[in-house]
Amino acid sequence: MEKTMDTEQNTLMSELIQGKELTKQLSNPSSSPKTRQLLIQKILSTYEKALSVLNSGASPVDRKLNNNITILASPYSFPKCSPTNEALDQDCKDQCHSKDVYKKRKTMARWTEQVKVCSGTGLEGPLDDGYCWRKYGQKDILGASYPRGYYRCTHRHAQGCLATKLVQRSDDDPTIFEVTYRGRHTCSQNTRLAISSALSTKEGAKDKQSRYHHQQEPEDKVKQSKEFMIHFGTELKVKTEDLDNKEEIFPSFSFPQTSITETENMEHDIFKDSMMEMENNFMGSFSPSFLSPTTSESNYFSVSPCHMNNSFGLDQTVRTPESGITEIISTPNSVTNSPTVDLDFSLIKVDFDPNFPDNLDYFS
DNA sequence: ACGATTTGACCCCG
DNA sequence: CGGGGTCAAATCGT
Repeated sequence: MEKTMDTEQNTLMSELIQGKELTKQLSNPSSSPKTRQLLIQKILSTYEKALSVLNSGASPVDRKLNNNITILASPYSFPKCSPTNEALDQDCKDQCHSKDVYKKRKTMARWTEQVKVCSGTGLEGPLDDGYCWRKYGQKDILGASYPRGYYRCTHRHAQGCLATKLVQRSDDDPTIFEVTYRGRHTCSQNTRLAISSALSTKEGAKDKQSRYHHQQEPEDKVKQSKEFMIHFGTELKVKTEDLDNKEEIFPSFSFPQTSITETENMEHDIFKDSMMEMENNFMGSFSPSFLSPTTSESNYFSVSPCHMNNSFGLDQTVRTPESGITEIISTPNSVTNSPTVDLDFSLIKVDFDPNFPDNLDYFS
C-alpha cells in the first residue's frame, strides 16, 4: 500500500515536472506551430496523468472519454474530488430527509460543463458521460428558449446516489448543451465504460445503440435518429467549476506552492489555445475517421456503464464503490484512428490497482 | 410487465 | 408571488 502511494507520488511528481519542462519549451518563440501543438498536447497529457493520480479516478472531464471526444480532456479539475466536497456529499447522504433537499442543493458540489455537439446532422443530444441518468423532469426556464431537463442517477433509490444533472440547451448556440452536475456519484453501478473490445464489434455498437436513450435532450423530438448520430463529431468541454465553493476551483490539482495564481493563468491561456488548436487540427484529422463507417463503429466505445456491469467492462473498469469515481478510463480508440496526431492518450488510463476496490481511505 | 419518459402539480426559496 | 427544482401519476416503449 505504501508502495502504491510512493509510486503514485513519483508518478505525480514526474508528470508535473515533465509538464513544467514542456511548458518551458512551449514558451520558446522559435518553435513551430506544429511543435507547439505537440507540446501542448503533451502538457495536457502530463496534467491528465497527474490528475488521475491525484483523483484516483475520473473527473467528469475524463468521463468524456466515453464520448469519443477524449481529446479535449479539460485542464480543470473538479470540486467533486475534493475532500471537502466529499464530506459534504457524505453529509447529504447521511441526512436524506426530504426537507433537506434544498439545503443540500446549496452545499452540494456543483459544476458545469458545456457540451458542444457539432454533428452537422442536426441530431444530437446530451452525450453519455459515463453514468446512467434518469430523467425526472423538464421545465421551461424563464428567458431560455429551450426547456431544461432534470436528470438524476438511475441508482438513486437502489444505492442512494444523489448525483443529478441539469441539461440546458444554449440559447445562442443550440449545438451547445450546458450540463450542470450536482453531487457526486456514490453508486457503484456506474462502472463506466469500458469500451472494450466487445464494443468495437458490430454487436457491441449495435447493442449500445439500442441502449442509448436513457440520455435524452430536453426538447428532443428526434430521439430515434439521434441515437444513431449521437456519437459523431461531438465535442465536449468543461466550462466551469463549482459555483458554491469557489475556493476549490482546483481542489485536487494543486501545484507546488510556487506561484499558484500564475500557474492558473498559464493554464487558462495554454488550454484555451490548446483547445482551439486541437479543435482545428484534431477535428480536421479526425473527421474522416468519424465519417468512415468502419472506423466510426470502432468509435463506439461510449457505453453506459450501468448497462455493462454484468457482462463486460469489468476487466477494464474499476469503480470505487463509495467514491463515485471510476478508476480506469479506457483509452478511446479514437487514438488509434488518428495516425496524424501523435498523442499520448494513455494519460487517460489511470494507474490504479484493480484489486483495490475501495479507495475511500484515499480521502481519509 | 417493467422501466423510462412525460408532464402537471407541488414545494421551497428569494 | 413567481421561478426553479422535484414528485408522481399517466403514458410510452420494449
